[in-house]
Amino acid sequence: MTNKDLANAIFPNITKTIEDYEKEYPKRNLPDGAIVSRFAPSPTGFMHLGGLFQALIDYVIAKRSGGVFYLRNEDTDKAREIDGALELIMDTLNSYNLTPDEYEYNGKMIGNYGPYIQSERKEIYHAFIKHLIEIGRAYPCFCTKEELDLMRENQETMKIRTGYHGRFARCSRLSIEEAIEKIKNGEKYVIRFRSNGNFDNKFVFDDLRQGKLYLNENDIDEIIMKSENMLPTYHFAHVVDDHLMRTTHVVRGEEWLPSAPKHIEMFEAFGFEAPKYIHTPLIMKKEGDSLRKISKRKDPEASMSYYDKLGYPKIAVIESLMTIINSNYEEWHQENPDKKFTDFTFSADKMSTSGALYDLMKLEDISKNIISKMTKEQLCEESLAWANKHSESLKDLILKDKEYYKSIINIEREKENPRKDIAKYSDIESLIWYMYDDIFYNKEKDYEWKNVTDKKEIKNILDTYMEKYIDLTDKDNWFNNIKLMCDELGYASNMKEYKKNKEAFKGNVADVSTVLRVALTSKSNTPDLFEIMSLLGVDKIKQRFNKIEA
RNA sequence: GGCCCGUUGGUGAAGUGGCUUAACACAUAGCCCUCUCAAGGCUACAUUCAAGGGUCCGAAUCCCUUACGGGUCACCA
Repeated sequence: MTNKDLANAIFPNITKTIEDYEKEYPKRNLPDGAIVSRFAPSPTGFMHLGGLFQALIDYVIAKRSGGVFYLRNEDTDKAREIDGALELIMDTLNSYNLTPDEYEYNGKMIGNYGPYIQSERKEIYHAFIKHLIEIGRAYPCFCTKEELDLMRENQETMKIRTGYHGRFARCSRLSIEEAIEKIKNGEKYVIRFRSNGNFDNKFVFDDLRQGKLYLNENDIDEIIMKSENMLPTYHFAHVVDDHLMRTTHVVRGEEWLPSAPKHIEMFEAFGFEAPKYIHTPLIMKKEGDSLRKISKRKDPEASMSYYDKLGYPKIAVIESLMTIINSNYEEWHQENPDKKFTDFTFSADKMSTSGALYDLMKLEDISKNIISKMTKEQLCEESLAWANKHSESLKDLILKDKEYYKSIINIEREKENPRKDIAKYSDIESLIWYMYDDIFYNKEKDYEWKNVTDKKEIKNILDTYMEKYIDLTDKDNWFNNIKLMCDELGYASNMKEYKKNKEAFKGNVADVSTVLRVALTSKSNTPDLFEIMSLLGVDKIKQRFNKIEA
């Protein structure tokens, strides 16, 4: 009996060889230096910030080099799979403009290197496993969960490195006859890789981000195929898929670094060249004094839906991530304001070495800048698109009178130094509600009076203003009139004079303007008062002023 | 516990033996501008690069030790 008999006993129906697959998925015909990268999430129902972070790197390096970026659905863990997860991933990538060149979705396959869904690649994996068995580099293992647990406990008490290696790899010593016999008897088994490595030997692993690393060789006989559904484990699928899909660069989280020696050994067992690796830092979260990996369960901001709900422009999220990826991105972007983030030359070795804290304040800042540079048309469309999904009330507001909405958001916009008070679309409503009479009169609100609080004086200012000084012809006239009123009522119309001699006045032009502002909007902080007044018009202004009771 | 990685201000970080009396950006504080706010302008914010030792004319940068933080050790990815 030979290994071939064993292989045939396990995979009697697999006839294709790995050479067949080599021919079926030939080397990609791409220019020199073109990078083939992939985003390979498992469909667990979340789109994690860390996932987008990696997808972004994948996208940037592939696009920049004229290569290919593809999406592979790693659905080998059927227990954790969630319906609609792939849809969420596709939607997220699309909405962030990171659409893959190749993918499989909704029964549609784009690209020549598929299937791009691992559960549909079972036969391929089986052919590769069969080959490994034939050459003696894989074997069935019949150890039960209980036996394995016991083994680990023993190893721990003996203070020996845990795992299925060396003399602990019992099933590796089973004869072919015994193994075939057990299989015929219907015993459950997994397939393990037969490692030839020596843990005491170091080898050089060249990570594009961390540089040369001296890692111990792998000596663990890793499980490469699970018993239940004969699907491969990550470690094996990674090797087969990234080879067959001709991936040149694997971008993955740092948590994979410890298992890299396994992958390297498997690539060698097949005689394949391993791809280049970029192990990215994890995105961290501060909790009290300690740091931890950002977690989708504990941290709402770990999930991309958080940014959706709040309504940050997608490009703001992208840019905030770019600044973490390469901190010189910001500088570059300032110098090249018209270039796209895909034009940026990413360098893996410049990526931060430790886990980065994702800074929401930074996102706010980036986002404010981006929104401030939008035209009113753009902001209107973007905010409406957001409101359609996330805010009934804002949607109603916009649709009621689009032109009016545009003129509100256009206050101090489309100019050299535009107003920067909107960080996200969900901010908008709370910034503009007072521009709508129906909301203004129905809302519970506090008038935020400042220096002038005496109701009689307030009334006096408002009445005088309405009687003699209301003038919306242009900004200069408008303000001159307010100054004239100040003079009449004993307020300083000139701030410098006021500061010189405060006692001589009841207050100053700022106090008077504030009275007008608060009476009109109930808020003490608003954008340009003249523009607000102009939009509302004399009638509405008077109406609101008259509502103020002495 | 074994193995691996890391440690520069509140945050992201630049920095790879002399140009560093440690860039830039965010945050924070103050001032200026100003009808309020947002913005903008200016200023402040690490005498020091986790600690200690060493190499060197010279160290954040190289070496060693210690401390601390993170990752990983599943029929999860």
